[in-house]
Amino acid sequence: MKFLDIGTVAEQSGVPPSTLRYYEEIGLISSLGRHGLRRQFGPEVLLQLSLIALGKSAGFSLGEIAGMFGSDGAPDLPRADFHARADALDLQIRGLTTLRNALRHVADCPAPSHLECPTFRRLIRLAGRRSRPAGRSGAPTPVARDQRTGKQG
Amino acid sequence: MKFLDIGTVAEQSGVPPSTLRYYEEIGLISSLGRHGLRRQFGPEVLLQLSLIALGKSAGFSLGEIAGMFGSDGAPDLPRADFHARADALDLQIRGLTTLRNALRHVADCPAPSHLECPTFRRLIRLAGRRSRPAGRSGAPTPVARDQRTGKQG
DNA sequence: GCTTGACCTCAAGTTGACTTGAAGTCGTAG
DNA sequence: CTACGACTTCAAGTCAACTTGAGGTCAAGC
Repeated sequence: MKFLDIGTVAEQSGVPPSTLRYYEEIGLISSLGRHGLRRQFGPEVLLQLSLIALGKSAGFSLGEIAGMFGSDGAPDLPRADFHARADALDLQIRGLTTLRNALRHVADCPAPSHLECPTFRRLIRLAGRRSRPAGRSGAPTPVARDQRTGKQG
Repeated sequence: MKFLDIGTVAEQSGVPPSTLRYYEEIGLISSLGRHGLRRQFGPEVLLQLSLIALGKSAGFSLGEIAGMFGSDGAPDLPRADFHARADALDLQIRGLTTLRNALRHVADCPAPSHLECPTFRRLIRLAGRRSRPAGRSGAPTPVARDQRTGKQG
């Protein structure tokens, strides 16, 4: 029996069962059956969950992720869209790299306010040009919160 | 008069006035005075807004951004924290790079479902290991939505 | 000097992504 | 064969980050 119980999936992926149910509800993943009441998933779900985590950290909404990597694994989108998203991602990566550099800079720079530091200003100003990927609502990487704090009703 | 009217800031930054008011309310930026009723901002606010956009695209919450680059520009955090965040950002950047590669791959790969493609699987599997930076609730980069769609009540 | 447009305040509404709670159902250990 | 724990459903709640709406104010243009 190569099916994974929802509890197993939760444990192995770090994604709580409530979230797995929610993902199934919105069509992001799908279960293959039940054992009693319990959902059983195929092993590929773990890969999908990695993908979802990655997509979320890139700022994609669950809807966008579903469009790109629907529960059946077949893309809904024209190929050109993938290239466009990859390009957007490239910009975002550049922005994050700048931010990382800026962060390292402020960690070491003695200026009292980094807004006054010319080096810092230059860093940010250069990055200002275009870097919004996609997505909507809250904080980008909601992921880790209870995953690691063990909170899970 | 080198002060910028809220409307000017909105126009130059792409951030709607309602959002600017909100940011001021939560202490992320601050206005220097009023002209009549209208908030006037110093020119540095544009830099701060770039920084905020960058931080959001990295998945930081507004609260975290405020902690790192408070409205006065002076950091609340110990320097070590900045290094830690920079390190987390490095991981996130690696994840996004993987995702970008995966996206480019699926754009060109003939396999009907990318979950079946060994190249794709390898890409994602390698990335699965650790890449959650910080933050909490919703979607990672809520940024771009109305910024560019011109929706602004 | 009145109109107008863009701002103002404040409260309430929205959206996405989940979580929580109540009440119920199974499969397994004892 | 009864308990128990981990799941089940469904509705409602939460949280961040904004947006919207109602009702008001001001400075500039005609």
